Amino acid sequence: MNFGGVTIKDIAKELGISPSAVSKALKDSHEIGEKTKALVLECAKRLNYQPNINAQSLKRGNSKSLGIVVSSIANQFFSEVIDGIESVAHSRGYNVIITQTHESYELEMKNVQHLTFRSIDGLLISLSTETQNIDHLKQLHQKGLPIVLFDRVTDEIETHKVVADNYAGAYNATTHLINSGYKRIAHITSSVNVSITAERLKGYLAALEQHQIPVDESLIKYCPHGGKNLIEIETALGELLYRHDRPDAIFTAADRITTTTLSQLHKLGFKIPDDIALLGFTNTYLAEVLNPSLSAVFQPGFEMGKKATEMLISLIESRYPVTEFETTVLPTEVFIRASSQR
Amino acid sequence: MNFGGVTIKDIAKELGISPSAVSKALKDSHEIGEKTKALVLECAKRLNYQPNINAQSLKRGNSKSLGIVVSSIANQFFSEVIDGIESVAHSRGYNVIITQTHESYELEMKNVQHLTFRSIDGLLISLSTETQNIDHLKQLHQKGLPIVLFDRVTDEIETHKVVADNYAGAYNATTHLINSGYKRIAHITSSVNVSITAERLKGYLAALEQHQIPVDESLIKYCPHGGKNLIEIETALGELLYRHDRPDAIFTAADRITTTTLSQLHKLGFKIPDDIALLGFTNTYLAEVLNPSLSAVFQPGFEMGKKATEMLISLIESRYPVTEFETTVLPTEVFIRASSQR
DNA sequence: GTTATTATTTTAACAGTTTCCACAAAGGCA
DNA sequence: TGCCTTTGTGGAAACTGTTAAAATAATAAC
Repeated sequence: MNFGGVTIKDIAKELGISPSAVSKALKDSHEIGEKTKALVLECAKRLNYQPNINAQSLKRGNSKSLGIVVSSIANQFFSEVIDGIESVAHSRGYNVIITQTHESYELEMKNVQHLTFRSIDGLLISLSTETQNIDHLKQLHQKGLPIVLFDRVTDEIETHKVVADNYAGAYNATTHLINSGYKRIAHITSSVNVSITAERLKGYLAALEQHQIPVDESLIKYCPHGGKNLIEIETALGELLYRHDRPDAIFTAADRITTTTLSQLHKLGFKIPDDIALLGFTNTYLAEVLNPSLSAVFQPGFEMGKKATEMLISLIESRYPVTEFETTVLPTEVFIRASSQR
Repeated sequence: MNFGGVTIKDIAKELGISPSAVSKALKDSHEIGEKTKALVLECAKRLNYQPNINAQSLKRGNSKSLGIVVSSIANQFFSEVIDGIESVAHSRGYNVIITQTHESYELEMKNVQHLTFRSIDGLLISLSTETQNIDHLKQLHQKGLPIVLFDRVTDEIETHKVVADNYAGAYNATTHLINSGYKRIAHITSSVNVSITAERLKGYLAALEQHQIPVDESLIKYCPHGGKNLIEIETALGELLYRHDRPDAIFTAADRITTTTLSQLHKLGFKIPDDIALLGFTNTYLAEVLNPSLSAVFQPGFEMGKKATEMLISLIESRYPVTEFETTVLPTEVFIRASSQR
């Protein structure tokens, strides 16, 4: 715990003054004389005084920690987001408690409960693919817990949100495939529940429409668990690849789906991009050295984490109840590499 | 903070008993009758009582949180370790505060200070590549802070440690290269400061010696920042590749170095494994789909995190001062793929 | 000598835990 | 039967370290 264990009382005793005088001196209160302040500061440094955070939190009624819920930190995108979150949180004196849902609704609820049990000042959450009912969040939000949603958001909670421009990412990616001469473009995406699925689907459809390519519903495949289970992707690919009018390109809508599709295509012996092109959302820094180098839609994870945390802290520290909420949309970027060019 | 804000006093008032009776009932003390206990439990559930962690911690003198110091969570290996840490920590009622050094000694010290300021019950740390002086840890350790070292450890602190079998990993990897017919095997490794560098180097040298291959010191290159700076690797490769007796294989000793070497070889136009073979330490799950598929030494990150956390919690919760320390060595595994076979 | 002003102390509070004590019922013993 | 001890249950108060409000003391100004 607090090693050294020097308290405000020790300083008070040492200097022969009252503990509250020490407390006030340490926070540079105007009601303490300059010489006393100097004495206290010197003594605190000498004894290596460290304030007891728990006592402060108990007294102040806050905890200076933020809860985070993501699907998996081993996902490159989310680890970038967390990196961004921590960079802001630490500099503002907040701590961060990270939890993972592994795309499970049940775990999401458990994690949220764990976080409230540990008493957090605010919550940063990206919903799991399984989540359809968000009463667990609504309740907390109504009780006054500041929440910022990022990446996978919902309209049902009115608060600040940060998302990537999924529509533009998908639209640009699909347009690129069309311009590269691909005609039958399949789309493997995540669960229908999550916001990003709908947005990316919209971008995909808009690009097709713009180029007068008829939509073939059978080319759109959903993975209820965001590609977490291999079988989802195997099934989707099985249904796409072994038919007479096989698609000539695949646009994947999630990190895990993209990389798993790549490795499955390898395994099944399909040549990319000659047999079939591949372009997908992913943040892996290895895209350049994949086989073939992988065309990818990149999301600014670090910036998303930073922005979301700034918003959350502003909610927490606001003196007046906040009623105006904003949704920040960060740009996505499409990197064209070998996997999508014949 | 604690939303709902039901306290032990509210329950006491509701039932017309004393707060201390409620406290005792909630922790199933023998000095409270069964009917009273049942009433308290029912009432607590009904009012949705959540104990205030800060008050508990203040009284008990602990914080139920663990500090973690790693170089970067975006590194696949460390995110697996953290995954393992969290799985154990949460199930044992602990929280986790994650900090990153980005391989900087200064940041390592700052992080450790931040963690003690936030008052942690124990510390899990993998040293940064820059770190040579570990007085900041020694001091805390002497004051009684339980510490478990993992991955990059030091002999200067006597405590529990968890490492991968770096020697065997390097030995087996190098042996495989030799058996595949490679004669001039270069070694690009991390900073000389860190333990894993020495162990992996030893394994590499032992394999060479075993096969009567003379050691060429000029084929061993160090990256002081573990490959964090591109220039380090560019320099190393420049010195290795453009000479008349160019090596025919490279054994890389760190995740970042391995992947960056791969991408640099691409960029410079070297064919792998025909011009030069590559095999290295990395935990990326994309190894199979890299170009070429990458032979790799894998470390059990998740298990390392789990084991380290179990050790740390046992230190924290031990009633007697622990004097017998153990170092757990987890097996590494070499996966042979295309990049190391002609 | 009274009023301001400034400096410092006292007290209480945050929420929960723990030690010590009170009280009743029950049992043991002469 | 009366007295003492034990056992079971519960309460009062002190304590964790810090802080804010109220109270008081010291000093300065008029």
